Amino acid sequence: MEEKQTTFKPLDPLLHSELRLAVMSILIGVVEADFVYIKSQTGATAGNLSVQIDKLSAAEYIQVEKTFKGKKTCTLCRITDKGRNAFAEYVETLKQYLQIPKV
Amino acid sequence: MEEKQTTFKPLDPLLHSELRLAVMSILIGVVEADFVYIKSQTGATAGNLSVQIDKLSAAEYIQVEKTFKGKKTCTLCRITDKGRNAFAEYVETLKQYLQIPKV
DNA sequence: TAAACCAGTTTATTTTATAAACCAAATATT
DNA sequence: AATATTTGGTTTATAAAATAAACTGGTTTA
Repeated sequence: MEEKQTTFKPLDPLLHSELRLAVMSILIGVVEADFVYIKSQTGATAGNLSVQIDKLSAAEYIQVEKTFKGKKTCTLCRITDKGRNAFAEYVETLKQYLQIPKV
Repeated sequence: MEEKQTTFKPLDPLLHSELRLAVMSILIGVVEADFVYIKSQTGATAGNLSVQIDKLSAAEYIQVEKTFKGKKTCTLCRITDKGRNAFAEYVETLKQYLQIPKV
C-alpha cells in the first residue's frame, strides 16, 4: 500500500486564479458589487472578467443578478455562503504553503 | 489621463502555481532538498516536477546541482536569495487578496 | 543476460487565462 | 433625425500553463 501526498493539501483551482481571487476578495468585504466597479478595482478587461464571473457563478461561489441602473444594464454580484466557506478554506490551505501559522 | 489598477498588485506568475509554490515552500525551510524528496512531499509526478524545477531554476529562484548518491544520480535544489525575496514579496502581495493584515 | 527499477527528461495533450472581436442599447453629435 | 460614439457587457479565438504519458540511460535483481 502506497502513502500519498502527506504535506500539501490541494488548492481549490477555482480560487487559485489571480482575477477570480481578486473578485472574491472584493465581494467578501461588501454586500454586493457591480460589474463596472469590479472591473475598475481589478483592472481586468471586460471579456476576462465576464468569463471569470461566469465560472464563479457556475460554482455557486457568487450569485449574479441582472438589473438596471437607470436605463443602463447593471450586473450585480454577491458572494454566497458556499463561496465564503470556500474562500476561508482556501486561505487556511494556502497558509501552509506560505508558512503562515493557522489562527 | 487614465487611472490604472489601484487595488490589486499583480501576483508573481512564477510563484502563483500550486506545484512551484509547494517546491519553494519546502526549500525555504531547509538548506537543500533533492528531487526524490520534493517529489514525495508534493505528490507530483516526476515529469511535472522536472518541468517546474526547470522554470524556477531558469528564473534563478533556485539553484540545481546534479550529484550522486552512491551510484544513483541525485538532483539537489536550494533556494537563492532572489528566490527568497520573490517568495517574501509574493506572500505580502497575496495578503492583500486574502485580507490578511501586513505584519 | 534479460527483466524490472530508479531518477529523471522530453514531448504531447489538456486545461486555463486572456484579449480581441463582436453586439445591443443608450447617449451624444451634426 | 440620422449617424457616430460610448457603455456594459458576451462570445470566440489565441496564447500560455499545467500535467501526464512516453521515453532514456544507468542499476539492481533474478
